Amino acid sequence: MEYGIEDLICGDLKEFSLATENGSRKGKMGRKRNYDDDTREYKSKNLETERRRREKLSTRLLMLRSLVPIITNMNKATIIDDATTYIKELKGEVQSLSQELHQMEATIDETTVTKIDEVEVAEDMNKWVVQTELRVALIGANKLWVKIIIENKRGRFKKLMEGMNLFGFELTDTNLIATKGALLIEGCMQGMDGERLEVHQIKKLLQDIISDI
Amino acid sequence: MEYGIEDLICGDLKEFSLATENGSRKGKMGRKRNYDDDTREYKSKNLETERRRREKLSTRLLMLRSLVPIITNMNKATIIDDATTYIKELKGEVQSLSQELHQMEATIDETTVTKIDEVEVAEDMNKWVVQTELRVALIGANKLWVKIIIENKRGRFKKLMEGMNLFGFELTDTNLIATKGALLIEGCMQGMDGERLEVHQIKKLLQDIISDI
DNA sequence: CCTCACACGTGATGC
DNA sequence: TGCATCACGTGTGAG
Repeated sequence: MEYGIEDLICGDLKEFSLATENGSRKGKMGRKRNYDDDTREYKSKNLETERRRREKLSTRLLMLRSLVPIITNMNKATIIDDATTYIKELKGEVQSLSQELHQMEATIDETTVTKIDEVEVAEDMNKWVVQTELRVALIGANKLWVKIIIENKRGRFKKLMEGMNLFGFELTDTNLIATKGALLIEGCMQGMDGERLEVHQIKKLLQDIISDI
Repeated sequence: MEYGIEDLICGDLKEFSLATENGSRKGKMGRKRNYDDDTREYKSKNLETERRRREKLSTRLLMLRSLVPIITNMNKATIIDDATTYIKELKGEVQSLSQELHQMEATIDETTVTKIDEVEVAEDMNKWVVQTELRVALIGANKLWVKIIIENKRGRFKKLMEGMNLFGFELTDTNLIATKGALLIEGCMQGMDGERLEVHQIKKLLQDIISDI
């Protein structure tokens, strides 16, 4: 070994510290003179304080370490590094999650609003002028799909049914909504005796029935 | 001051370190002898390495600090402490958010599944034995709410309507769904000339009409 | 042998 | 004045 006197000094300091650690000399023997009376070694005033500080710090570091899931290294620096990356990760996760949640809430609110609008429209239907709508489409050899929206007046549905029956048609797979304001009929139409149906012909017929009532 | 010779030693060491810092003696003059040839001072082998390590560690600590929003103290220990509490906070937030999100997705999926079930039920309705259901409730002086579910057979709806009309009733605010398998009618029933209605009487009447067809 | 990371004790400093 | 915190240089052990 080629260390100088400083090495000895440091060695002495080291031995001193170990001695204080192992011997656990913690008696306060005249604070003014920070010497061990037996060995004449110097004792710093904030030695134990500093020890506690270091211990506390390493404890906190271990607590932080226990929270971080991914471990790259047991180094102090990498512990902090992993913690920072983990915090960033969590931040991003929180952001994306809240964004997703808000988006979902927004869509739900949107649909709710739409429904509410529809309800309000339905409730105020009698104040409206109902736009008459008549659609007929061929969906089979002798099968038609029809959709009828007309203003609902007293006995109008009955008359419509009677008119259709008069011409020998029957509605199947029907959806019907009748409110005070409007009447919606949607379903499939079939000739009762299997005769062929023509779209424009049926449409004209339905128009006649509607305008008649 | 009442320090002993050790104080002088440490003081020397301190002065040495400052000298090396300010003078920046970084020349490698025969690694075997770690002395500054001019002043005969000892230089530890891993001095700069340790310096870099400390610098890196404090830098990481500052980076970690910059990520944590709430600041209680600038201490090293409290920095780590705040970081741990922040990580816990973020974890809880992520958990609650994901839980909320999953709950919302679950409800949405539930309704979707319900709808799909309904659709499948409707599509397979013709394979089922439709449970006849007849409900009548008084909701006004001369106004009844009725719900009818019967097996849908050819011309049955027409006959039902005819039967009801025969007894002088009219359906308002009606919802009607007619498939190949079942027929559902729900709506309000009113006597055409404003006569009073009795629940059990109307129910019996409707039962007669249904059983007749 | 070397490199790296760590704990240690100490002086300095702000409150 | 104390008290708490920090940076520093160093010894040491593991890889």
